[in-house]
Amino acid sequence: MVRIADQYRREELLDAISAYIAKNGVADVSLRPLAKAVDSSPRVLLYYFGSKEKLMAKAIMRLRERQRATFGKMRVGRYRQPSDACRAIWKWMSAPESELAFQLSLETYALALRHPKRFAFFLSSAVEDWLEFLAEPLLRQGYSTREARAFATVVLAGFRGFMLDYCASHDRKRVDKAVEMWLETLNTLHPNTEKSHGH
Amino acid sequence: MVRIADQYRREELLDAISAYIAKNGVADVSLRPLAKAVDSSPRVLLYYFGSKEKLMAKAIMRLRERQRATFGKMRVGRYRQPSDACRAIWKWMSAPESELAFQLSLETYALALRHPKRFAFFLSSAVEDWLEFLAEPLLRQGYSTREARAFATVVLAGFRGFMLDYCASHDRKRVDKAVEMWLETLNTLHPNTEKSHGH
DNA sequence: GCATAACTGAAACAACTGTTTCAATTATAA
DNA sequence: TTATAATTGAAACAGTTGTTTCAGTTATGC
Repeated sequence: MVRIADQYRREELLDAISAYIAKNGVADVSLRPLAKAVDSSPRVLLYYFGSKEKLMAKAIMRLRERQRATFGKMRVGRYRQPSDACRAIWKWMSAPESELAFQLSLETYALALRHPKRFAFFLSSAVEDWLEFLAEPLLRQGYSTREARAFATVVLAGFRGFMLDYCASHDRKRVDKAVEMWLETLNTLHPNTEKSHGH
Repeated sequence: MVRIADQYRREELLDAISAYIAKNGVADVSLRPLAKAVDSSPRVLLYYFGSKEKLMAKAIMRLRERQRATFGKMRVGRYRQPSDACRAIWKWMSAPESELAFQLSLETYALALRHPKRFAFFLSSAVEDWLEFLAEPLLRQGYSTREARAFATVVLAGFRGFMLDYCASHDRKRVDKAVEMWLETLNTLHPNTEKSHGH
């Protein structure tokens, strides 16, 4: 027997917990302050989620889904040039509202690398989700899976690297200029016509 | 009055602490296990370093210096093409021995972004150190500071992004292929001849 | 209405946190 | 050697941690 209203409560709690984590980070979460913030009690949180570890996993997964849904709406396929799509993505990524989200994913990333077993669910999708998203328009254009994924890898690495720089330095001018330089090179990058496999 | 032998001990401790942190990360360090690992006591650590926070700051700085000394030896200026220098750096960065160092810097990076005040000393050098290192050979070749730094920004972002990918996925084939594609574009990137500042 | 199961508040648990107190030990300068 | 200051061990302090126990409340199926 499971009370219907209580299942709602569980989802409600998960949302509140995710919001709390998005604001406060994943590293220093402890049950009592968290419970107070989401208007509950440690006892109830453990009742619903079993343990703090499971609770964190669920909250992180929810945040990941949210973020995926957000950037899934971008429809990058409509751009002519790869660089135009990437420029749009970069504009969205580097907006002030997104900075906290990147911080959070970075924190989770670091945590996951340190505890690969516990965060296997995160690590596996940390790259793959974005790769699929970025490679999909290329696949439509007829690129092979291998080539599209390699291209997407370059793009993803660039985004993340530039975000690391920008979040630490907040040097808009330098980073934006660098991104612009980088975007131009993306157009010269034609995965399907590349002939190098040596050096 | 300061005992001479004890100052040696302090440096010795700092080395041992740094090694411990390099192995165990910065997030979950606590005094008692740390003290035991470095063959000391919480009392002595606090006596020498004042507080745990100051101790961590000192240890992180020491690790940063070590890493800087390591990659300072690379002499990237000797390569003809930027891509050749970057290929050498990538080979060194992505070696198994370096993976833990990257993990550590990522963890510190995340921590520093969450506590910018406390880790200001880290954030300021997190980008700048690498930028100087990467831009220096370009400055020798006559590039302007602005252009050299923008170019170095692109390169640094790439390295870090690819490392993020590789550490999570361990997909050597895909990442190495992507790096190779990316390296080729670097040669087409001539900061001093670029004419784009519009579209 | 009643039995039964789902839920929850208060308190306790044992372990751990950074830091301090205080007394003892050690090395140095005289 | 002795006075003085630097260093250290043991224990306590006050706080936090995740989790459990137990009793009490609440809603549900009959």
